[in-house]
Amino acid sequence: MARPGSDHPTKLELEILKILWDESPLPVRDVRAKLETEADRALAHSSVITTLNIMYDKGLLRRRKEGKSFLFSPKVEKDQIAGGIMGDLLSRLFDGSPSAMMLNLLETTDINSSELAELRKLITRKAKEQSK
Amino acid sequence: MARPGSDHPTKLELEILKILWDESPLPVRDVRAKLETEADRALAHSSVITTLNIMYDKGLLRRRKEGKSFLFSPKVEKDQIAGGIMGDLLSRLFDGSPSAMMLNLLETTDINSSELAELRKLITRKAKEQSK
DNA sequence: TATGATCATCTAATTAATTAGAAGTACTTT
DNA sequence: AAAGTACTTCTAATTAATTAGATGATCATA
Repeated sequence: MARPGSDHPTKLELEILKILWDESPLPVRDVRAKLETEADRALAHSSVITTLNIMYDKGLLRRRKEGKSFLFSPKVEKDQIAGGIMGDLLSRLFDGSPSAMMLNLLETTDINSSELAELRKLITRKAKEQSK
Repeated sequence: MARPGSDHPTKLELEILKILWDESPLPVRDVRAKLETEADRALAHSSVITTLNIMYDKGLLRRRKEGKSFLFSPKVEKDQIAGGIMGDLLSRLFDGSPSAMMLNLLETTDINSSELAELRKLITRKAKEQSK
């Protein structure tokens, strides 16, 4: 036996998803260009195609032929992917305790007072939703 | 070029770190046993040693010879590792916005009202610390 | 029509991560 | 002393992830 495939998008896949969540559909060359400018990752054209097709096979992307080239779009929602990764981390790193996770976030990152206020609002709203 | 090594502990490494954060130092056979019972991962003895030594080489673990066997302990703090992973995710997935991350956490996970109260307390405390 | 530009597919190389067998050393027990 | 036990180190195999070259098809244009 050896390593099992990841349940979640890999680093490069996530980079590509971010690009496509931001704007899609896009042809390969545009994905390639954005990988270079936005993710500082200069790949060969064929490398990008290969990865995009792997992602298509995995069901992460949608593909549509437009003229002679393909256009790619995400097939998965950002929130869904993020939730999956967060949930995984939550269980694997924080024993499933959201507040432990949150505490780590507060301790580790620089966070200004307006962000804090924002967070408090989120929690208040959530608490109200629950009490219904 | 090919894939660069991960900046963070890998899945198996994290599993092992969790075991050692919980109790250490431990000899290889105990780590092996706990991997099986706690992480549902039945590995050969030599596989565990190999991984432990790789982690030692990476500076993740401490090693001490006790009689004829090695005892392993974490060399890194859980909060530090968790923070690194969280920070990475924060930038790669939520554009560096803690509240976006938090929102996802709230939306995605089941979280009861006492956890919510806990969270609010954390934020209030943090806000106070900052205003100093 | 020949040339070049643009895409895709096929194939394969590299590295990290994971897994484990084989062999060697040392200590214990019969 | 022989055999077994408990370790380690060495070596290597497998798979996912990443990267890219070579080849071939298609279409526009000189």
